[in-house]
Amino acid sequence: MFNSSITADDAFVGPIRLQKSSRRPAGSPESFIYLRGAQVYAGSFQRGALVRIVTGCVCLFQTLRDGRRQILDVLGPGQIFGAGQIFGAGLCATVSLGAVAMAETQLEEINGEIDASGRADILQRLLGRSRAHATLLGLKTVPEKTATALLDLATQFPITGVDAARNTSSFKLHLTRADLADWLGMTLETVSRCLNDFKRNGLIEFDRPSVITILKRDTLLSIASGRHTPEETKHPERLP
Amino acid sequence: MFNSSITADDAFVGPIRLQKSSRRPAGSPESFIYLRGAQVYAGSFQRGALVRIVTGCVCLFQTLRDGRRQILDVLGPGQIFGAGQIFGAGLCATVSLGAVAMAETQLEEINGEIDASGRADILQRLLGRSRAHATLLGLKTVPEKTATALLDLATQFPITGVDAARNTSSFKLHLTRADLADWLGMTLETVSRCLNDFKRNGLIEFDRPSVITILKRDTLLSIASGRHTPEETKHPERLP
DNA sequence: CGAGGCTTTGATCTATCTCAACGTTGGTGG
DNA sequence: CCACCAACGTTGAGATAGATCAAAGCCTCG
Repeated sequence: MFNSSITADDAFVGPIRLQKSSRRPAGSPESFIYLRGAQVYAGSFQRGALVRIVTGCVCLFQTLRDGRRQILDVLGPGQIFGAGQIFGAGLCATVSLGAVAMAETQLEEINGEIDASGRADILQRLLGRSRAHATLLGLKTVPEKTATALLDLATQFPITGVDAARNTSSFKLHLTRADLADWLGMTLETVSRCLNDFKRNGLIEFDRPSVITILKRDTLLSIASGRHTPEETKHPERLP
Repeated sequence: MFNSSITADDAFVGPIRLQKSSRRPAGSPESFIYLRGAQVYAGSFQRGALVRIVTGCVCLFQTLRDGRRQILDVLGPGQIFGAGQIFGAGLCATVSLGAVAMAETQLEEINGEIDASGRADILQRLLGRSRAHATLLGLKTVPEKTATALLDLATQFPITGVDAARNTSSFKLHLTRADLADWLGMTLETVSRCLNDFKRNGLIEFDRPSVITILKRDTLLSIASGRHTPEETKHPERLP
């Protein structure tokens, strides 16, 4: 209940780790490079700015007074979010919102090209994701949560040009087990156990912990949506 | 994990329980009266319609295939939400979104008066609430969740004209214990226990279960935001 | 004033957290 | 190029918050 692998403090040490891109192509929209762990400042952007992720990965998160963190969303290339004042309060204003890069990440500000109606569309997408996430947190079990997360991440961070033959797909996991835990409302140990259960049951595969291959997408889908009694969900029984 | 006090099916039985208001004042915007338990149909409104709650209470919820329900938000008078197409999909499209009236509720369609920018503002408010709710579900404890909910509901459903003298406030609780449970990601028994713990510790007061008086707002606030070690949070020890 | 639906309370159970130890890996400097 | 270190990951055993099961009370509305 207190996983702090997002070392937000690092990003506050100074401007060194938070760099405006020096390699921005001339004439393109204002663009920034963030290193892994760097906090995306609301202050870096215009009030109400919208930002598009060009490459990399950003986590939006909220923090309670006592340091507990909830990751609210994990966004990949192409996703747009509000970096300026779109950090709203909610049910109870005792929370603060932030964003961190989970990998080397390129962001570009896109205010000019988006009108109010486009802005509403973006907010609506984020709202849909947020609601699905709330449902996940409120009533899904550990395997259901994990399967849901894997499917979402596989869509957002595919590693292309592999295994087209077998019906599998791989993706880059930019989050640590602790980050996943903070996202899914569980502990890092439970995340690890569940991933390894999936692995032992042949649903996924991984050598290094940050590249995951999905072997049985259909099964994961059915676990994710709550149909499913079977064994993929359980620890295999110990042999006598 | 399977509280089904929202009898959504009722609303589908026929048009009887879902009534367009026959008592709409002439010249005012299109207005509808829903009875308690009636489902708010996307189909009743224009595509992309926005709806304002005039009086009453509406719960937005999502359902998993197997019937588990997550209440995503509880909205009171003055709140605006999307009744038409603003029912988006999210992380994993295996969820469906709906809305029910939790009391006799008057809604009015307000499309004309809201432009794209106003729409963005509304979505942003809902997004803020949704994110705070995700944080609640993901990392708050039972007393923290309950305190947060009480404070939100007290703001939205105040019963005026009482207890101005003592620094207390009362509100109408339109939700059952089971509804609260579905909202806060816990069980109805746990909700009941926590409310009665608060009552025994003098934080709140209630005779009939649906009218609650807040006696110690500050303490609730500090519980809600996660500061707080003290005893209000715990069952009182059994006496020897 | 009776029935059905809420609510409360108690006793038990269990999924998940906690605590702890050990294994892996990738980056750094010798 | 290799050895070491710190951060990350895995695994086990035990503890616990909250769920589940069960049984009364109590409103409230017809």
